[in-house]
Amino acid sequence: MTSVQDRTTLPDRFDPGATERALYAAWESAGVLTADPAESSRARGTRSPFVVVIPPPNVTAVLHMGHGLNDTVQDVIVRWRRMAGDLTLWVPGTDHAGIATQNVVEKQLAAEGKTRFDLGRDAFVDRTKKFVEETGGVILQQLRALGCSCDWTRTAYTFSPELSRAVREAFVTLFERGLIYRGHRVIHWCPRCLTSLSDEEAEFNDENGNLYHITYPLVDDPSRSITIATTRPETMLADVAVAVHPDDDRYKDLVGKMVMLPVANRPIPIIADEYVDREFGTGALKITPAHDANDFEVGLRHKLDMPIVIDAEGKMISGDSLPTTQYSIPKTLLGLDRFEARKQVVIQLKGLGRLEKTEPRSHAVRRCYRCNTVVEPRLSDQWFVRMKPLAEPALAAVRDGRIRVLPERWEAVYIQWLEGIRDWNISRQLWWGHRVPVWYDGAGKPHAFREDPSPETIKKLDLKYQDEDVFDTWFSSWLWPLSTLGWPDKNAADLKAFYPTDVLVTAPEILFFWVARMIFAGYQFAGEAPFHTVYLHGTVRDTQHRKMSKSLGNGIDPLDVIKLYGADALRWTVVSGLGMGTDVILDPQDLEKSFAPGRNFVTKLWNIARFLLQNIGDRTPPALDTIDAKSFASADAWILSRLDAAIAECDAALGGARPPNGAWPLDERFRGLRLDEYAESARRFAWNELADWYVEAVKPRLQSASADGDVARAVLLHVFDQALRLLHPIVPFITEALWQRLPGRPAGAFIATAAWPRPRGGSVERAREFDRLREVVAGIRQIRGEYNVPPANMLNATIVGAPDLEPVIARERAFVTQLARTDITFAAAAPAGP
RNA sequence: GGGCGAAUAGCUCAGUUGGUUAGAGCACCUGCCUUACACGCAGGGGGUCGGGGGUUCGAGUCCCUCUUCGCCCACCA
Repeated sequence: MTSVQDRTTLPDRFDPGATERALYAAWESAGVLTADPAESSRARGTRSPFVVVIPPPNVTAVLHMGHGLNDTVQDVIVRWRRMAGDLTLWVPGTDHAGIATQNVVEKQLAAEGKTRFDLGRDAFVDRTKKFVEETGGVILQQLRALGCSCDWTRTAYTFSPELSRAVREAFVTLFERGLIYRGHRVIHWCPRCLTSLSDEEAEFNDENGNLYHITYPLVDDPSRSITIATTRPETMLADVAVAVHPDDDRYKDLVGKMVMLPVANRPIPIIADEYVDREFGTGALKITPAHDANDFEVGLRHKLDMPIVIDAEGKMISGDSLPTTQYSIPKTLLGLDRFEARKQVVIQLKGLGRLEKTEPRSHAVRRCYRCNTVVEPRLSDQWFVRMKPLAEPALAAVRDGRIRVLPERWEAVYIQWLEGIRDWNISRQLWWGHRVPVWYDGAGKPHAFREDPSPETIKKLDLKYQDEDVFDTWFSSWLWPLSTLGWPDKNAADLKAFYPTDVLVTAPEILFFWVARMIFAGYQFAGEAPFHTVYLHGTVRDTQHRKMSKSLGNGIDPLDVIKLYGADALRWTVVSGLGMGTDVILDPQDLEKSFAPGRNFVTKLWNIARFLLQNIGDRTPPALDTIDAKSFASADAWILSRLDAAIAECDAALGGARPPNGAWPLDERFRGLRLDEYAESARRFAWNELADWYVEAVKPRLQSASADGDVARAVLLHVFDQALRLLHPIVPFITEALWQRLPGRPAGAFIATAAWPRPRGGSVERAREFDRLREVVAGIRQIRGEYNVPPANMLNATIVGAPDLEPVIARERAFVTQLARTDITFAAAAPAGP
């Protein structure tokens, strides 16, 4: 009787659920996933470091297919480099995700009928911290199920004491360098999150609205009026002027005159400003400095009042914080939501006969990227980073190839954005996040501190209070490659050994949010780019090409897939379908369709191994290198040459791991990391060449205990071992499970750290011979297929006119018989026949 | 409004610098439970390479134009 443990037998099927977890634990406990900084060639060691930092998922996130894609890609690259001999490190971690996490906790509070203000700042932060400690980081556990070979000893968190120190250091350094300033201006404000947002966080959407044409009568002569056009009539209550273009002949005589603002009933001047577009609407523009970023600029130029009529929650207000009481708004509008106020203002304008026309119009509306609320332009004081000086080296680095962005077209997008970059609003009116380390003195002057000021300092500088705001989440994640490696401690072992990192893998959506800013930070704080390659992959979509999302209910849970098909199947599907920059299309309604190919391939590998173990079992054949090439059969030479070709193809598809001499030469710049091509080359070798031809061809020889049988066993073992290695980065579990059962493996060895295959060279002549045999076999099979000739070994095929094949087939008749399922004889060649 | 990209087999995509009968996976059709594998094996059908025009001995590949999608950016209210 045989048991499962028997070396010569395997169960019928690979059971991922029963093996994946144990394999992962074995890697982890054997230290396969960790990297010792002392071994780095940048420290005392000799090994080239290869480092990837994970795009930190939100600490409250659970794994979705987007992560499945992103992290599989990283793991493939990391495992490839680990096998290639690099000192490989993949740093995992999570992001405290200020606004997103705060929203989650606020929702919980809302369910209890409370707001964060009921708790107060400290209690709210405590509660959030507790929530994160209790439920956060689930995703890190899930990444293990995916097979991600992260170094968990280095798990980082953007809100940890260490990383918080980095955030503070970065802010104070920029403050000292004059790259940070406090600005009073109109910013994007989310009335639901009650915080400001950066330009990137306020996303554009084209939406249908109305363009209202409103007539403002002249104070001098109410029979005359000027017509303005606006999509937001409710803001007219804060109008302080009407602007026309200085060269607009239609309005030249009106400049300087006063018009009476309807509804509000107060006079405002007509001014001239170059900003106005004569072609748009009526060529006359209402100016509302506190509620429109452009009007704010006009207001500054003309020294206009900047009354506010919409409060933080988007409700109409009056009086307070306004320069004079003249800006009070009608009682009927007080306290109304801005959209309701719009309706009411329109009704009132109609009643006054001041609404000339309403024109349906699609226009860009900005919405909060976290809660989708329409963003309100709001006049306020915020902290800004001057971006132009930071962007310059980042722009140069991409232009001269020190950093490449894949796929190529994103490089142009990157350059375009950097060329027109605007200052970054980094302060948020939230509670969950790094508090701005600024204290204001009695004169209102800000002082920035690396450490909280001592009582003596407070006294000396007459500090009154700390800034209430926290930083934009991205103000901590932009430091990620630095902070996770120990910066600002310039002597940190990891920083010396592993910075700069190598490849950054992420989605194009956060190219500006995160990737570009990390490059800024790299140059600003370390004088060096944080990585040399940015790999931007596509998006996971359903069959209708819609993004997978919770709200659409078209998502696929990666854990379901892992349970049903195994992690390898998931990884295979994702990688093999991943053209450079193309989206991955999956069918949430039909997991079988999407993931069966991966599972089937895994099963194929399993079955090759079953065959191999049955035929080799415990008898370890001689090492391939000890075999004289002369004793190879043509099939041996052929599969060895195909292996060399497959290795070369995989290497070519993967490309160079790092830029030679610090910058990517043009001919290499956009090559490499073609993971789908790599996957296909490795698959073709294992399945279409090794399994379909070699395994079949070698069957008769394995029956014998002769020397030739040993040659066959040695070659079979070698090429399967190499195939497993080529495939390991993509399907780590099955390859590790099988590789460990191969005869002759030393105890404690892992394919995860086994050497990446290299071409060995060999006789091409003998390989060609086998190609001739394959042609013959293919010919016979074709005829059999077309004429439906039943399979039978007694069938006799006669080959005419190929005398050069005769000796080959005579020698390797067993192959041909096996492969073609027929016997072969030769007829005399017809003389000079076509 | 500015910039970029894509349209190739029913579906998802490859097709490097223009060069012999345009490829892969899935799907489909026909045989086959051949002692590793039916999650498999063998064979097969299927494309006017979005439309039109041009350059060339030769174009899926270069140029122009039209159509349709997609992406990024943007202060026309």
